[in-house]
Amino acid sequence: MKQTRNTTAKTEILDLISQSEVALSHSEIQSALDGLCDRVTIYRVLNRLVEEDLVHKVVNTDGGVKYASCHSCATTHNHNHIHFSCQKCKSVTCLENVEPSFKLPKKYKVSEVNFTVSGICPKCS
Amino acid sequence: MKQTRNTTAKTEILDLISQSEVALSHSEIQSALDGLCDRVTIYRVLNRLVEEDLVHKVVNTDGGVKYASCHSCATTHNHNHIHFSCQKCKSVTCLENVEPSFKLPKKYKVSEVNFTVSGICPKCS
DNA sequence: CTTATTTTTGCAACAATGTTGCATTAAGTA
DNA sequence: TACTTAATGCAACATTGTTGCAAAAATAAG
Repeated sequence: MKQTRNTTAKTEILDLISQSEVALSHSEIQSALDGLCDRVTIYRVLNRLVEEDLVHKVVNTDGGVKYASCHSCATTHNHNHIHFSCQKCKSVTCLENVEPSFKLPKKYKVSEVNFTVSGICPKCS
Repeated sequence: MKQTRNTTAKTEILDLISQSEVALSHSEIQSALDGLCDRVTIYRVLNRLVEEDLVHKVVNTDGGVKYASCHSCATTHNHNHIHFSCQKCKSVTCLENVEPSFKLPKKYKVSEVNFTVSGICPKCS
């Protein structure tokens, strides 16, 4: 099994995501890092962080991909909460306390879930 | 207000999507049309169809975008049902009868919803 | 501290997906 | 039939993500 190393890029990117209130996209991270590392490295670090369950990947209703770190990332690894995507300020937020409920026909085997709700967030309304 | 026209491309694309059991991606539609029209036209037609509420756009957990027409497209324009994305056969299906329930804090105004569940579909299990 | 090993990085190149401007074509209407 | 305007095709561009490979950096061992 491959082991992972703690590099500057990884630390910086994880810090950025952890300290952000909202989910961050690759390009947002890139401009925040301001040339610290290559574009490709950011992709690779993000993939590693997701694999190691340190952050989770959020796909919003537009198809845009963002990355977020939430409380459950540090504990239960349960990322099946709702994400809210604000149409005004474009922010994506984890609503950790909102657990959606649904019932699928028995024959479906669920392994992953992505629940995104779009609208206007409290700050913008 | 701009009005819309019924062109060959639009008719063909809508037919394709309507007659398909599963949601279709831009590239799937493109190869099905087999050169009937330009790549760009497909993008533009798909956007129009979504605006006119004739089909709906589904974003799966990978960030891939697909288009589907379901019963509710023809009636209530309620696209807030669950979509199931099979990790094996890569198909995306509307589960029209499954209505998820959730409660957001009052301050959030909801206008759109995208619920996608990944796993293994009945055919593949 | 130095060396050895293996992961990460940077760079370049590529692939997929989506957008825009503009001249031409075609749909709907009078 | 002719007119008006939406829709198309083409070319070019933008964004997002991936891959191969040599060079650099991080851990482990001596």
